[in-house]
Amino acid sequence: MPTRKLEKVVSLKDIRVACRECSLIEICLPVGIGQSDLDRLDSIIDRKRPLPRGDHLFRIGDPFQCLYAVRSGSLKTYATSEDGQEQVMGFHLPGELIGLDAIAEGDHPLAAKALETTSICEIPFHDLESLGTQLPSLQHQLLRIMSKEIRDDEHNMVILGQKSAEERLASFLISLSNRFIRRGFSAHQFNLSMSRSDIGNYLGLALETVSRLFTRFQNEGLLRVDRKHIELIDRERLCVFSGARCSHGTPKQHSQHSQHRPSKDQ
Amino acid sequence: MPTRKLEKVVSLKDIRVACRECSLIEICLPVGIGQSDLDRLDSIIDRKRPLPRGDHLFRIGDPFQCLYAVRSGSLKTYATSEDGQEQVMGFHLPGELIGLDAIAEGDHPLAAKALETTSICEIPFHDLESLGTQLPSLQHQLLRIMSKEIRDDEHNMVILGQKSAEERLASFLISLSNRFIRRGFSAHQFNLSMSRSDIGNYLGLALETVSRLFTRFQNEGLLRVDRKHIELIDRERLCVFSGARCSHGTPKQHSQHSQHRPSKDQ
DNA sequence: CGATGACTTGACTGCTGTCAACGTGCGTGG
DNA sequence: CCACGCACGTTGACAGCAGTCAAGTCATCG
Repeated sequence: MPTRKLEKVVSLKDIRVACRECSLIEICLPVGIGQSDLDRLDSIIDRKRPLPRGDHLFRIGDPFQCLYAVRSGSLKTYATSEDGQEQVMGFHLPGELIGLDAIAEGDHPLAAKALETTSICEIPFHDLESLGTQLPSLQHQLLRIMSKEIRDDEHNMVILGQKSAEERLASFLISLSNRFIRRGFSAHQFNLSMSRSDIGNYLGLALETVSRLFTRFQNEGLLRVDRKHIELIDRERLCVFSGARCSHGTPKQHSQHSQHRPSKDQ
Repeated sequence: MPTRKLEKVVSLKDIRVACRECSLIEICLPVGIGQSDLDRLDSIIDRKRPLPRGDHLFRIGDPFQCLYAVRSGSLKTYATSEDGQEQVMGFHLPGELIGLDAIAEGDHPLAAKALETTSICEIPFHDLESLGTQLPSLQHQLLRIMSKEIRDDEHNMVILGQKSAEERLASFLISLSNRFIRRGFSAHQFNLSMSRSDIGNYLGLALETVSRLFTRFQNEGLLRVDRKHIELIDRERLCVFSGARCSHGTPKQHSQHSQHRPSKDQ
């Protein structure tokens, strides 16, 4: 995957940005690590040439060697069922770590594919773990990131298990918006790098439903859609529609849809 | 579940089983840890008196101090939405660790409630982390467990996002069965410690649907149900119905239901 | 033995999936 | 430059799975 077609003259030197200079330093691993320790972390990280759209970072069953941090661009991770059906498990933006689910068994349970031209930091896990034994704060940070991943997954379970199609898409858009905010992008305007089909698959909806909902949201003045470009016009109301946590993770609002709300007991 | 009505005179002394003597040692943290190291781990673990059914181990928002290992009995973890709606996130059997999702933020995002009389090992996280810096294999084991948790959550996302009601319940039963096997219990016969409502909530189904499916499965000769007692008669066929991974986590079988299978692309 | 809660069963409804046709944008090749 | 193909997206018609509502049964317990 790393090597594919050199394209242009992207000299490796240009890509070699140290952790300390990376704008994602607040999001990625290094939080709370001192300067000299940061350099040690930096030294084990490998930065490959950008991955063109559609290329795999790794495939299902690939042996686990590294964790990957997204530096720019985006990827989707997905599993495939026996019959070749694809199940999108997540979309990954700059600053996010991929491959945490592979530590346990030694191979990747999911595949990761670039949704656009994407550059990656490769972190050899063995080295990271060794370094972790020497740097408790790094170790702690790693545990925190994994814990956060678990928490996020739990949040996704709620969305998939209990929410209506409308709430799912609204939640998805708000969540994306929040993630963009964190990266210094506009909260109200962004481009989707994934297809309607990917979104639907991820949210457990048919792609037609996603398309219809985009149209409905637009008609209701919640947002404007033009192909991949999304403009959130009434973010507040979209939060209401999402029936849940709005800004960065605080709960909000209730919901009263008919279906998909089985719980009511105990 | 192993114990159903333990009650009697469970003196605290009886419960004080060292890690090394615990029958769950293969499942819980200590895998791959040497004898003397095991004693050190043992020394930081606190074993409380059993939790009666319905009691909380912790509640949402409780400050995070400890991880908890189930020693006997079972619990459910759940979140509550603003309007008091409960969302069951998981059921936890002996040997499983609870609270991993609390490391990141310092408080518990979920509540944990005993489904029956349940005993617990309390592991102060701070101590565990310190010990981890001294015992790389312990540290590694902790990472593996968290990674597995992430992997399991991903599996749940597939079930919730893509599967029909029938497949969900079948998956749930097979998964339970597998977990019982791992603990040395019968794969074909067990007692559910949770209510139909809990199951439905967990699977994103109405409790009526769960009830109907139990009936249908029974009519089709897949299993026998009597209140909480389940006997899997045709485990193989139930696997087929689950449309996925059957034994311990290996993929299997296909599915061809009509609804709930939006993905089909790319 | 009645109260309570858990579970079952039936009737009905509707959200959302499936199927299908049609637009739209983009790249390729003539 | 245009025709063409192709992938992606939109929209409509229809149907079915599973939710809601409601009534009834069963078990446990005081």
